[in-house]
Amino acid sequence: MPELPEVETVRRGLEPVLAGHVILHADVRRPDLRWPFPPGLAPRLTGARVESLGRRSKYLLAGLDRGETLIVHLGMSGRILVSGAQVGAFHHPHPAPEKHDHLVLDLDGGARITLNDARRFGAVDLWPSDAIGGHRLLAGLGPEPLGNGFDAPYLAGRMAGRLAPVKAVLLDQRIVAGLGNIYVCEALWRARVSPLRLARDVGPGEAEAIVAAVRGVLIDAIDAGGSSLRDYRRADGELGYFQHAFAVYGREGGACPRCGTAIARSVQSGRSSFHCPGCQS
DNA sequence: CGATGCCCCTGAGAGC
DNA sequence: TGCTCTCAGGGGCATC
Repeated sequence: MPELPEVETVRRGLEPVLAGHVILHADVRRPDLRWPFPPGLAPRLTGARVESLGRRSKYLLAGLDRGETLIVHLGMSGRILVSGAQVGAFHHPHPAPEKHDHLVLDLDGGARITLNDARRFGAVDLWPSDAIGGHRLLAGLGPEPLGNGFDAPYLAGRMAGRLAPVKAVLLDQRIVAGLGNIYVCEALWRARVSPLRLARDVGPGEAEAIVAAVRGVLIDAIDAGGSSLRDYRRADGELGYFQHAFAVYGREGGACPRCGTAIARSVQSGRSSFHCPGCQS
């Protein structure tokens, strides 16, 4: 599943295909993903013009001319593919429908957008654009990690007194919105802080290092087109390549690129953590 | 309130 | 080949 860099990469690939175009036909192939689709999804999309394509945390937000915004979350296995349009140097013909294609939008000009999500942890909703921040899935989100609201004093304040490991705090979308398992592991490695450390024991200098590392790793990953593991692909079907730059994620037993110590794997709140016991403390 | 587990679901890969 | 088991970019919700 896509974390912030993957969602941002999808957004950038999709924006020129969607923005300014009219949805001629919406094929809603099942009634729900994680939650039921909003009532009348197909008719509410049909004939609408997409005015903008934005992103908040891991949510894609397509602003429609009817005053509603289409909200899409990709969950763990969601993919969005474009066909029938010129994407970069390539022309993608419409492929045969695949298993787990749940929502298919045909646009004026011939492009087709297909949402595929095998595990169905994703979400689709429609909500009034002028109240988008009040949507139940968006209302509690913390600041964007690449925005001005995420800085060292803020993070230090949110970590103060907290008994949870620093990794759990960074994964908490109410504290900072858009990080997931990969980029938290990678950022903590860059900051030389162990994911096992309790948040209340992280000092101000380390908070500064974590903020810088989070920003740096997200920017590097976006520059690389995200990370392609398993399901994820860019909107144009190409693979991102940041996975080749992982220092620790998925590298248990491998040599730390900084000090050579073997990378360790642990389990925190049911998910794998990777860190270097040699240079992260 | 804060912390922790469970659960939703399918598919890929490993081991036998 | 086929079974069983583990694991996977998320996150809401119940429970202590």
